[in-house]
Amino acid sequence: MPVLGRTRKEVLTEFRSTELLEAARRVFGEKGFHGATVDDIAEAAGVAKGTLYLYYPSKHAVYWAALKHGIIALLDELHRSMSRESAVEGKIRAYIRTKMLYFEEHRDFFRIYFSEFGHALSHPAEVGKDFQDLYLRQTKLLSPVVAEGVRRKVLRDVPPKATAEAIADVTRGAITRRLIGSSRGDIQQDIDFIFDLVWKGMGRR
Amino acid sequence: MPVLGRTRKEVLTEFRSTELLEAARRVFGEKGFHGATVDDIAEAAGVAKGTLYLYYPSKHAVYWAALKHGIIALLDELHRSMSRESAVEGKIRAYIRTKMLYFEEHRDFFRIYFSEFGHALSHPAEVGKDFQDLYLRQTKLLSPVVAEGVRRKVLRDVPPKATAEAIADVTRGAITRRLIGSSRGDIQQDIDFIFDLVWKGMGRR
Amino acid sequence: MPVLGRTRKEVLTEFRSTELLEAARRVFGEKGFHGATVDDIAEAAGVAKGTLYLYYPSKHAVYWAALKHGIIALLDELHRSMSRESAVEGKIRAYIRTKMLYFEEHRDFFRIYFSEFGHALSHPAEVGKDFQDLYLRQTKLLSPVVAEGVRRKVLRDVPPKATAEAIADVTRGAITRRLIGSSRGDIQQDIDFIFDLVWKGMGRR
Amino acid sequence: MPVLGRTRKEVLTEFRSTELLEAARRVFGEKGFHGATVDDIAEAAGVAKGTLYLYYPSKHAVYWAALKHGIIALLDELHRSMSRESAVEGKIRAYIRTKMLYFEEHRDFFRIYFSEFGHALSHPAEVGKDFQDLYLRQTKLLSPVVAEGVRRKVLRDVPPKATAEAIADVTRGAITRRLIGSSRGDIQQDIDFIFDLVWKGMGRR
DNA sequence: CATGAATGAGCTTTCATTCAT
DNA sequence: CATGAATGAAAGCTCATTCAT
Repeated sequence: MPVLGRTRKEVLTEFRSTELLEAARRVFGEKGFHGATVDDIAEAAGVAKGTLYLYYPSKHAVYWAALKHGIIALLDELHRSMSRESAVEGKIRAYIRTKMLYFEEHRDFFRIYFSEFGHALSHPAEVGKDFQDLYLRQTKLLSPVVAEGVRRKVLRDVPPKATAEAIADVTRGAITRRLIGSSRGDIQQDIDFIFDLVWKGMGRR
Repeated sequence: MPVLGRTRKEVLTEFRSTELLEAARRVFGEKGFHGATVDDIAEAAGVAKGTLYLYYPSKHAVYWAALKHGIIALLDELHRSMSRESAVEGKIRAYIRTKMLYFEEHRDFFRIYFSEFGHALSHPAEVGKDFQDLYLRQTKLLSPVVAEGVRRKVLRDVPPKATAEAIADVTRGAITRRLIGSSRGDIQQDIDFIFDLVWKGMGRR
Repeated sequence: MPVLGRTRKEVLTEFRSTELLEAARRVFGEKGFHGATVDDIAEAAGVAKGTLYLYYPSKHAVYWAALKHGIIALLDELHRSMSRESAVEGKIRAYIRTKMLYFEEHRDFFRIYFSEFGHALSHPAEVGKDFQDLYLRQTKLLSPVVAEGVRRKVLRDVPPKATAEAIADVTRGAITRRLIGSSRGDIQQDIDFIFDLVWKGMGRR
Repeated sequence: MPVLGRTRKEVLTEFRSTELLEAARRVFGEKGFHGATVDDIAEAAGVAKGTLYLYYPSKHAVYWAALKHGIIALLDELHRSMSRESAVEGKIRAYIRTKMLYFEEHRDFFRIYFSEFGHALSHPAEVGKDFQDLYLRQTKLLSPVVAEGVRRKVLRDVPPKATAEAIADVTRGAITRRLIGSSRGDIQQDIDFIFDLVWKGMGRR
């Protein structure tokens, strides 16, 4: 009997899926793709191994789903926090801040996210569209902001896409260093520094 | 009979070692650590599996050796090219250019190099000193240059270490994009853009 | 649905365990620990290799389980047959007879049992407690009988432990010779001879 | 140029052989047949692995040679010490004593010797004649003595062969216990006890 | 004779996936 | 839908043996 446009079954199914995905994220984040076994994930999710295969066709599929799930959540948060700002400067700051905070809270997910670049490097074909699309959507949140800044003469005439990518790179680098443990300072300082560097450059004047 | 201070045996041994390392770099770069089998590497090197174990005690050891070998070669090139420049600006440009060109030529190695960050994220303890030391040596090539720039008032008062790391991040990001195939422009343009962005910043004036 | 206090699953599990142990005894007995492969055992048990590892964590564990299982069965039989006798003489005869018959019926097990002494000689520490305990329990079945005989003046004043060990030694030797094939006479004769020798000695009067 | 009936080469060859055999005995005794590698033996003998194969066609052959060498040495000592005694009692005592002392001094060899029984049990065909012959020669040293004792009415009418074997069994058992470490008393006591038990029996009168 | 680098068959163990219950 | 016992391909590593030097 459909309730609110969804059958009871669909609700249950989605519940299970989410449960599994969260377990997967936790386990993959902790042990990496190869270090994690399907048993680990099933156990972490509190289901039997066979059950997992009712929802996903393979270990890889679970991995992808967890990755996608996390990226989409990140994109949502980015979108939300950037929308709250009206100025270019505010939006860029919001991007950097939100990304850093998101990964600071979901360290295990960052490991998956980051590893996937490695994977993508080795198997560009396989990963192909799916991951690249998701990855590009991040840049697409930022580059229009840069473009707008250029148009409004708030920024000098920088290429929007490359600039957006660079901002993403520095942010990701800072997060990596924090998670690896080689940097432990105040997070706000990191955010300020990144923004400051990209905004003003290192050169004098 | 020793010739030029080296016995025939030593020459052979070194030849094998190099052969193995090159094969390892090729195979690991293509398939990743877990995707590559010891057989793959041995075959790529043109030796039997057992032979590989005469030179390295484990698959991991081969991996590390290939990684180390590549990083050290990169460090050497960075050191050489930066030394040829006297000005701060020239040294920073040299860093970016050399790194991009090195990885452009050793794409398979970049994949290993990059993946290791993923590994380091999942197993910070294991990787520990060895990789971090090597990684830090890169930053240590750049941060003194930044510090010098600050001292000489060529640069504004930026924190040298964080700035050096940021430059490395943007450079690595650009390389990644090139290798993944999402960016294919002229390499010189990438170099110029990166330098320009960090040097002048994106903000007007 | 539990029947007679056992679920279907438990029955199956026990069946598998027994099946595996019997196969292991057969194969180890035939080929020795090193000569037997895990594949051999799995095949003999009619299961896949992986299945074996669901029940035992390693090849060694299977070996130990088979060894233990056999020794305990022997101890049980020894205990039972000796209990049926009341006189010291009867108990000692029962010990010799039961042991010889047991190994005559479980030749493959004797090979495992015997080999383990060899193992124990090379690796006293490893084998250590587990095997020694089990081995000692045999002596402990016999030495109190000897002690009782001494107390009751049925026997002369011999040291019980050493005497019990000696009886075990001669019995084991006779079994070995039968299994190696260098002795094939009537088993009852062997039993009688052994008992006669230790009981009366070889000396005249 | 033959010297004393032997060429220089033969002397050298024998020297090597002995050296190898002693190393083999040491290593096999310590690690067992499977635990010892050909490398271990070669290293212990101070030669290269290939050299070992110039003298023996296989690892097994080395093992057999070491075993044979040790048994023959033991047989020699048994023969010598028993010859020095004229009485039946003395000869039997000499047998027990010599065997125990020999193995006490060549513990590593005893491990090989003992293990071989295990091997013989598993592969009666393979071991076949060679080992059985050598083993039988021990019994053949003792059984004529028993037979003589019976003839001279020093002993009661016991079957010489079986009796000789039993004496060997008890002796071997005592040695095993000493080497395994479960018995550490005075060696002379062990010898006396064994002789006493077999000679007088355990029964009263 | 002596060497030891090279070989590759063979071993134990793991784990993603299936399927009868 | 859910389970988890069973599977067997695949992997890393060892080591007896060979053979060019």
